[in-house]
Amino acid sequence: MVRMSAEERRESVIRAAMSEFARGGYHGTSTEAIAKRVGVSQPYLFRLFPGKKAIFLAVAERCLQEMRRVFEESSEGLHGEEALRAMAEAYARLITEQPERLQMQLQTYVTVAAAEAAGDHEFGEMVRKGWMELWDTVHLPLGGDIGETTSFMAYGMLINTLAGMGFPPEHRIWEGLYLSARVKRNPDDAS
Amino acid sequence: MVRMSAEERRESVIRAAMSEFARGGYHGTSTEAIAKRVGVSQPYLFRLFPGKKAIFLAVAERCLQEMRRVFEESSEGLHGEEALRAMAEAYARLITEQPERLQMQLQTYVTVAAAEAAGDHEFGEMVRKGWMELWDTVHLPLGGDIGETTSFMAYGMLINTLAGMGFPPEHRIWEGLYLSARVKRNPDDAS
DNA sequence: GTAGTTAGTGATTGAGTACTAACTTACGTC
DNA sequence: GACGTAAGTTAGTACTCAATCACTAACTAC
Repeated sequence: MVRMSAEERRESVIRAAMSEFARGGYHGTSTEAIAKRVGVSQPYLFRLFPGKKAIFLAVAERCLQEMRRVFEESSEGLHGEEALRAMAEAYARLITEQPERLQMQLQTYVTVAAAEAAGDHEFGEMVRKGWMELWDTVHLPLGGDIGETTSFMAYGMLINTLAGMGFPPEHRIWEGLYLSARVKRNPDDAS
Repeated sequence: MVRMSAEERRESVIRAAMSEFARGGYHGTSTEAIAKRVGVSQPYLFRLFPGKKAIFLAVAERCLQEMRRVFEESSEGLHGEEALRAMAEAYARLITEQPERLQMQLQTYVTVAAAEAAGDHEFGEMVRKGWMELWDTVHLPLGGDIGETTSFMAYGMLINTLAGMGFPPEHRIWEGLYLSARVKRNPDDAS
């Protein structure tokens, strides 16, 4: 048994919960599964967090923050075309290296609606705020071009979905995205 | 008590389950909730379907089929720019009129990954096949332009996500999409 | 009208789940 | 080295949920 400070434990709970929630979503993940992955007893989670919902919220928030940080760091000092390419590459790397982060993103979006319908707007506000920050983080290095930013986010969402559905990288469905990347890098190729 | 043929009942179960699964996802929806909405006893669902999973599968399949039909019918006889506009409008109408269909789509994508991870590839194959059909259905009237089709799907996914997160229609996040629609309709405006 | 079939229900079961309460073990500190 | 505190556990509760079983009510064909 390795003892940790409550803060450190909370941290590892968030990481473990991210993996679990990414796979099973909110309702498909038991607190026991999270506890097992952390290596701690299940009731102890309720000392670290007030409830299951709070864990999910913490994970969702963390996920958005880190996604933002990826875009921020990858585009640092770059502008326009170069920033776009750098962010796209960073995103692609993130997806291939940590696919669960991608799944967690989808889970977050899906869970928001249920929460809103159930009258819980706290979760929705947090996610929308996080998304706006993400949007602005991308918006700035792209020179404030709204169309470009929207398009970047749109392709990102398509990638999320296709990857989530389990299309293998060599599937023809990806062709249009590779194509668009090429076009983006060399606009003269566009017809 | 209104008696129906098993086939008719299955049909109303699918419709009811679509609403329920759209809100709660697979694990967040109880068979009792579905049965209540249908107006039938919970155990009877298991006469009509072999299990809960089968109901979800039927709903997901139906959802993809109907989405495909919307694109097919709206673009009938049209090509290129006109077809794109018609499909976009049909999609927008669908979303505002039946938001649950949109949510169900997201739920489907999210659930696939869990099924795949659990070793159940039947669901994944069905969804990927359905998506490919959807893709081809859009691809054809767009003149076989891969980039255009991919872009269309990407914006669709972004719309799904933003709507799912509960951004109100007047929120500035939508601006880029309205903009892109304008550009698409009148390419000369694009810089 | 009665025999066979199909639609549908009530009661139940067994597994799982979020969360609580009471207890125990390790750590720092004076 | 005792004492207070913070980390962590074991046992248990109240509840939900998918699925089964045995049964009843309605339609249909003869």
